[in-house]
Amino acid sequence: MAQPTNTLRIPLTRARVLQAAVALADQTGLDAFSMRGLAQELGVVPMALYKHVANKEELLDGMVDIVFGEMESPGAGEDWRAALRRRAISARDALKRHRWAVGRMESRHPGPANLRHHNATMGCLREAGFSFETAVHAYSIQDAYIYGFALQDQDLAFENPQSAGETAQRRAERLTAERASALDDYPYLAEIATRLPETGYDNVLEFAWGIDLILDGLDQLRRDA
Amino acid sequence: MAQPTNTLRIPLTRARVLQAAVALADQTGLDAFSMRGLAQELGVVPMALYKHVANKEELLDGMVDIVFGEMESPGAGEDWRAALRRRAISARDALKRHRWAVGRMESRHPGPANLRHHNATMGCLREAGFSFETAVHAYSIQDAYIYGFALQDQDLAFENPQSAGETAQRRAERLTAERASALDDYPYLAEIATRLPETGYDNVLEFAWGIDLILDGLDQLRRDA
DNA sequence: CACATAGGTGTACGCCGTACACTTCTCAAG
DNA sequence: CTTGAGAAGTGTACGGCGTACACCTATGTG
Repeated sequence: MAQPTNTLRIPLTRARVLQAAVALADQTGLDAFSMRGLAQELGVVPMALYKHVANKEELLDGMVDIVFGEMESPGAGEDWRAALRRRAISARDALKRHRWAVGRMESRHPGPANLRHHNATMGCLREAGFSFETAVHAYSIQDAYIYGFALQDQDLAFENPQSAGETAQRRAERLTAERASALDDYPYLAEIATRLPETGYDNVLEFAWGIDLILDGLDQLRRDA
Repeated sequence: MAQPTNTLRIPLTRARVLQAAVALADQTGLDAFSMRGLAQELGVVPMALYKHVANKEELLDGMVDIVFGEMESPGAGEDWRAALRRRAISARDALKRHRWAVGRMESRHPGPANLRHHNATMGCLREAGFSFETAVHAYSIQDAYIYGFALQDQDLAFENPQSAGETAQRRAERLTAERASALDDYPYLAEIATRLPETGYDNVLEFAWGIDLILDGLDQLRRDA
């Protein structure tokens, strides 16, 4: 009895736990993600996980570092602007895949991938000729934009053009339902509701537009110095 | 018995619940914030809250709208750039006061203050002469920056210059403790750890630097059009 | 073959959000 | 002043959560 001998039990590993945790959180979202659910997914009793991670917080730290690992870091000798652009876009892609990670990226306990990535990015800026102070500023603005953008499309989450307009319209409708003529009170929101579907909206292009504006600004600064 | 007659029981109100909730969340952070804790703070049994809010999610939506209410909206006729700058800075201030709100600002259920604020901001851009498409982009980049920045100083949270360096140094030390010579592997992080305390670091200036770069970029675009 | 140790288990505790049935308070109509 | 309906507040209970702690079991070394 006990074990059917042919079920070869792959032993749990910290790596295996982290991988499964990322996959599960991707599916269920962070709110529904629980230690118990993860244990079940791994065919194991909840407490078994604690032999491989200290607690849920530390587990999440490890998961976040996996996300950092999926981002492209700037390589040495590459054109700084192209490198930073690629980094930004791959960072957004990773955050899009792992929506739960946004908001935990700046945790108090950075993992190795995190440190590697930060070091490479800062290095790219410094070697491009930015002064230390400016490089810090440049880093700050880029990451703020990346994380903030990810925060935005996490909740809005219209991937295709028309759903953006639908969202705007649904909001307008709810509003109108609550008290009459509300739409007239917010003419510029009304404009968004009506025109956004027409013009089309693409989050990928939106993100690129923003990062390019920022990189333009940084380039200007670098040339002036 | 029962009630000491002189304790005049101010009846619960949705507004009072929301206010107390914001104050409590400010103190304890979002993780420790619970319906039960809030009820206790109000001297009431947990279930009493549900006569005034549908559930915790809806409560949080209401709290977020209070935060939106604390942000300055651009007024009509004001210089667009000054107006947007003031808005951005007051938005960051509000998010600094209410760190739990970051990450919920783009909720699916915007409240009245939210709508008013968005409408006014979009209006400011349109009246400044930005095309509809550009105004949408301009809005997106500003909010992404604001929210992303708030996300960053939420966790890092060094308010005074030297604590920034301390944080960097502590990280470096933990790293070195784990495996020898790790600091040498990350020279650019090492530079941050050593030079940031010297140069001084101020999150308020940092934020202003970024928003100004973005507004410069937008101004350029507007002039070209 | 013995046995230390790492990996997995079972039970239990104190939190959480909230459904549901109840009492109590308030105030307008008779 | 009485009454009775609706609103406000209460009490109990349930299922789920993270995880402490004591226990069992499989594994690889001497």
